[in-house]
Amino acid sequence: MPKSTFYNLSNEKKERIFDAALQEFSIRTFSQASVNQIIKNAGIPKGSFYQYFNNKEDLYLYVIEVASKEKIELFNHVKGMDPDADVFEVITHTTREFLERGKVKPGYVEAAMLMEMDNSEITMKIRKSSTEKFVKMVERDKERGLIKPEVDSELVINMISTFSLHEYYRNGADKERYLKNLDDAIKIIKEGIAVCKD
Amino acid sequence: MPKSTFYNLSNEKKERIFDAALQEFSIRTFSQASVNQIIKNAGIPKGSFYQYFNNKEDLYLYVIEVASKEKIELFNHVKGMDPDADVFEVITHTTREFLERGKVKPGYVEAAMLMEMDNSEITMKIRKSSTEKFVKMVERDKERGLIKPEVDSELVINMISTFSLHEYYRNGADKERYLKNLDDAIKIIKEGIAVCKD
DNA sequence: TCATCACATGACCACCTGGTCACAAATAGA
DNA sequence: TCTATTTGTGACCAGGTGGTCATGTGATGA
Repeated sequence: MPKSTFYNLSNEKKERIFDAALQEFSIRTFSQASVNQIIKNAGIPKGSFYQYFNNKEDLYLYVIEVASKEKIELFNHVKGMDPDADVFEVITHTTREFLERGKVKPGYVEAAMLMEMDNSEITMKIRKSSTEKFVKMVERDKERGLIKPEVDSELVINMISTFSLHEYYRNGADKERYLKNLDDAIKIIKEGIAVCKD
Repeated sequence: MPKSTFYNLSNEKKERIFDAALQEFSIRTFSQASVNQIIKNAGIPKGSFYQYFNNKEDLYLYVIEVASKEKIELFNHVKGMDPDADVFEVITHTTREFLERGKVKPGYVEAAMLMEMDNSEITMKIRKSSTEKFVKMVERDKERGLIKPEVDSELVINMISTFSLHEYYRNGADKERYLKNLDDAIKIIKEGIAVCKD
């Protein structure tokens, strides 16, 4: 965790540092990300950086923590959502909200996606906590008779999130195409592609 | 491409270098992989390395090329395969063959997976050529009346391959669990998870 | 006014990176 | 045997990395 000196900083400076870090972590993975680049973007001397953070990982974890808290917050406050909506509707709706947030905060979505790629213990934990809400919704939909009871709820969510991640990555700037493919994929998972035999 | 000096090398030495590279690229992405580490593992001096290859990328592309050729070869010669099998059966069968190959050649599967992560132009191209066979099989299954004609064939294959990749990564050494999850995912894609309304 | 203390700063460090190059050794041809 | 050409070799280079630290600065309180 950051040192007390960091928290004592003005909000403006804190934000400047955070944004610079977010930007760097949105284009490079942890090991590739450069502290020198971050301090240059933030406009602070190197010495100051190490007065605020113990090391690069310290900053990384901080960024992850803040960003994922925001993400979870976002997931919990999906506006204008029908309370009776099924998992699929909630996921597509949330994804759209998520992308909107990225328009305001540059690097926001990209960093979150890159972190998903990362398979370190911390990110695994965070990933788990952010997906469990959806897993529970699958369970609920099973009880409501919308989803076959024998399917593995976590597997379903994993399928959607891994696809979502990759698709976002591959389509880059073309958000519309990404959303369309995600919708299609979800539809497939929901209904399958096999011709009905009944 | 490697220089002529490399191809003039004895098979033993060529293989030693290739294996060392494969090992390195199986645990680190291109940018993280270290030439120094590779030459140390291969037991050749630095000067020699640059007499064989123009640079790190040159070696990387060579490894990709050889490995992907092997992979495609493997995909085209699935032994003991029912010619009437549908895409799903072929995919699961091929995946198993692929994992078997990894048991003989250490780092083989891992490197292939890491390259899938890589979104550079070359790997994109290779990925496309290795998936198109499966895409065509989906099309064939559509004609056979096994798959709904309106679904996007490429999307289906993408869904499976991205999930496969991630699942392999997350489950690490537990190949059995990986294969089970892959089977389950494919079943979901095939049949869907929604309760039938008809 | 002086001492204390938190913070600011950038030169500096050891280390590692991909890549070069002058030279040594070997090989081949005459 | 002499020459020409190819191949082997590791010291070396510039540049980047994460991280340190002595010193400077400015505020606070006595």
